[in-house]
Amino acid sequence: MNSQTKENYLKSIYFLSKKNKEISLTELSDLMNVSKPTANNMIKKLTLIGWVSYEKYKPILLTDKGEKEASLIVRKHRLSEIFLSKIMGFGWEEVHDIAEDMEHLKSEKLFDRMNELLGFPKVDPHGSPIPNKSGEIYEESYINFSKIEHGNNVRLCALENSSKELLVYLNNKNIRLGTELFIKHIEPFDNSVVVNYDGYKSVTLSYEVIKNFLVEKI
Amino acid sequence: MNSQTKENYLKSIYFLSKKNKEISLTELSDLMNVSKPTANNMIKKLTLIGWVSYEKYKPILLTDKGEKEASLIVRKHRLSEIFLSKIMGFGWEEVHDIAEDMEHLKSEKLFDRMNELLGFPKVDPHGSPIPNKSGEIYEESYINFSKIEHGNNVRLCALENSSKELLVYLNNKNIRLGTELFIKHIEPFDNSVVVNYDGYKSVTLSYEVIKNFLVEKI
DNA sequence: TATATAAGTTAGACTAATCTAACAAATAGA
DNA sequence: TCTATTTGTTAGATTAGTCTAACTTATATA
Ligand SMILES: [Mn+2]
Ligand SMILES: [Mn+2]
Ligand SMILES: [Mn+2]
Ligand SMILES: [Mn+2]
Repeated sequence: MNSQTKENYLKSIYFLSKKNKEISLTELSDLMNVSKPTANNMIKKLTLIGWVSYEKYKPILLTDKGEKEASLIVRKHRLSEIFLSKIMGFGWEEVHDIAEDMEHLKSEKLFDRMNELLGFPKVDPHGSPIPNKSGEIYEESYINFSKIEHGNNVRLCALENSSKELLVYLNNKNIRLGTELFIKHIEPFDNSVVVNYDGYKSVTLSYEVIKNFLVEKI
Repeated sequence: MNSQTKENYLKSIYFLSKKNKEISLTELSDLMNVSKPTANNMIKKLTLIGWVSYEKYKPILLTDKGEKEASLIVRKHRLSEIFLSKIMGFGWEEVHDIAEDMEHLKSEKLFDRMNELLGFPKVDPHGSPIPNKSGEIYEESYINFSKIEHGNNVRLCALENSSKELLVYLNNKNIRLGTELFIKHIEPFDNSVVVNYDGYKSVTLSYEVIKNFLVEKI
């Protein structure tokens, strides 16, 4: 069996390679909070497993096998999150840390059962898609909120890079997935937006916040 | 943080010391399936943590601190089992292996939430008591079925040493916790018993089976 | 193009968890 | 009480995962 440590490296490589096919050792060591020799050493091991391909001084590449394996870990992570949220009543800001641990649980049946109990959910509590058992993932093509012009009505569907701080902020503002926002005004100076939603009128949201909103027009 | 490995040693020591205050290295290495030097080496580390006290060639003793820590792991194990059974629909024969993994999850909140959702259960799916958050455990004083005389009516309340094989056997016989058994006859030759229960008449159960039954008279 | 800086590698060390081989202490039984 | 057997210890090795220090290769820029 592969260790939690290796699974965590694989997941980091997976997310890095979503942004950029080619990954540097430095990026990896930074993300994993380890020294470069440690990352280097680990990459050699992951190459032996067949999860990445690597040659000295060249960039790290995730193999198909590695990608599939990583998706299955992400599947377990996101199923855990939605389970914690829907069945166990945790807030969307609480689930990530717990899921970080649960994703390494080795019982297939446990996650199948979660999936069933949840009615085969498509997304986690932050709107990210849950890969299927084959490791395939279907991304909805949402629009980044910062690309939308004023006068439009949109529905918040997902967040990218959903940090606990952002989630707590949104809780305080009573904004959640599904919330419909009307864009009254966009301030050109700092790209902040003024929106109406639910009972709230003329709420200002900074660019720092809304750049993380993935929405659909309604 | 203490590793899963150390937690598993601690749990083994805890169960061994339930039977016998003093534990030998050989017992421990046997139960853990490791060599004696490995167990010896680990015991030195657990002594440093303060979970056991040990002097060369003397028996291993669990400290109060070790006992408490162990109880809290058992608490997480048993809460997981009853959660898997009651909330997730797993059979009592399926839950142990999954819980063996879940007991090492580090989120306190997760287990508190399980506890709440389950309505503060007293026992796991095999009738074993769940220690409280302080590590205290209240054992019911059930009677071993083999001590009961014929002509009596009893209720199955718990199992000791509930192996998967036994649980599957009981599933096939439709015997579960709460099942009321009437003892028609005890065969002196092999200590097997003939019982009536639910729709079943004159079912023979071997001593191998019934020696694991903890019951109360009704 | 030369060289300063960034990126990556090697070497050597450490802790955790494990093993086998060899030895020592304790104990049981003759 | 003596000795054979069981129990426990030491020594030395291995693999996983990590580090720092020193070095090499690649790259960027003057
Ligand atoms: Mn997450
Ligand atoms: Mn993880
Ligand atoms: Mn169990
Ligand atoms: Mn365990």
